[in-house]
Amino acid sequence: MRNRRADVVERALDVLDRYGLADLTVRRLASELGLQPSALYHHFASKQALLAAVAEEVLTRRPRRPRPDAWDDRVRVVCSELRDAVLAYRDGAELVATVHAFGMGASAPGRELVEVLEQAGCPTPLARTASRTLLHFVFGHAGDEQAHLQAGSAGAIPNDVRERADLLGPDDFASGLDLVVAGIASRLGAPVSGGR
Amino acid sequence: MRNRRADVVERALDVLDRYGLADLTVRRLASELGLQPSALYHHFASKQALLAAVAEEVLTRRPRRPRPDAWDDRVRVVCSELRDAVLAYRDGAELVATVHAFGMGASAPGRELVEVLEQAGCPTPLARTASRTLLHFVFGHAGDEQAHLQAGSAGAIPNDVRERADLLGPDDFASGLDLVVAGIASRLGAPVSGGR
DNA sequence: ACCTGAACACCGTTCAAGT
DNA sequence: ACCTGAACACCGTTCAAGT
Repeated sequence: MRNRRADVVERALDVLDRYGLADLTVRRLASELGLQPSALYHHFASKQALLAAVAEEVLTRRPRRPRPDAWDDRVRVVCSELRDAVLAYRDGAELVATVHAFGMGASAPGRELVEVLEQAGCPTPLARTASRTLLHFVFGHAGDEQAHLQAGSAGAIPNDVRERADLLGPDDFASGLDLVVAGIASRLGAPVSGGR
Repeated sequence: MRNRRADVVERALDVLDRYGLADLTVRRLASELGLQPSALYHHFASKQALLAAVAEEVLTRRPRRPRPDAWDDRVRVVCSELRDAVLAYRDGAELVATVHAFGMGASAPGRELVEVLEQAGCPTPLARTASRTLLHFVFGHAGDEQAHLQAGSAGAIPNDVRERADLLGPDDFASGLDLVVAGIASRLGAPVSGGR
């Protein structure tokens, strides 16, 4: 059976969603494709490169929403889209965060945030700092949500994970996001238009 | 050679700092201790449990600084201590963040932050949301710093990692932290005393 | 209490060779 | 261009047995 790069990435997304990042293995992916493990090295230089391509695909598939006029609402939409994108696949947050942290891709949302913030009047250094702070929040929050899901599906749930269960979710995400947005606004001397 | 639990954790910290989290392996740690891999399962139920103990030790060893009076300065001190703690060992941020996300420990800083924020007048749900947002920032920022260090010591540095090099470090940390603290303050209707 | 020895079911990666 | 087959140097974990 002959595969193209895109076919491999497609299958990798399937394996990711069904078995999780820890079990998205070169050997497992190969066997799902009916291939020898070594065959994957025709398409990707390394497992890291494979994961970078998968992370990029996770972001590419996110449904895009219209961009509001107010800078703070734009920030909220970009961050919510990113959250939706990484939550759409099991362990998506950890995958995308790792690829991003190692500078191997997944940089589109960060670039859009910097753009939005500069148009809002942020000097470039502040725009970059604020953009990264927003990304840390989105990846961290989505990662917590997915870690909790995983702990739930595997039997034993540690105490403080269960305690946090009701805190996670879209409302808490919006609430935390508002915190960071309000901080940017205060630094900017600009008013916050939307909120929730 | 006979070892106690604490000896194993001590050695694990040494291996972590010298080889990184990916190479902190049950087999490698055992061989550094002059043991068979299976011997470690006398001290720890699993590698996860070992890592949880190591993460806890990283936090325990952090030098404590005096707590200022103003709530926002207290938040800044707690977060800076946490940053110092995880930066003190190679891949410390990733290790502690992972253990924390899976609810296996490393929860002391989060608990202190909730306490500080409640004393500042935050209702409990806001205190929890703000605390987790602060932790996401600290872990994310410190993780970026260490990822960059690692990329630097390994040969090739991708473009956007190098671009971010000058942005990371204590000043950028303080700047991002101020963003989140200002956001909490605005939500709280409270004034920000310190800043940097 | 602490450890050995052996086994089990896995990893990522390389490389010559095939079609 | 895409893949096989075989090898290399590894993983975490279990378990009976030793001291």
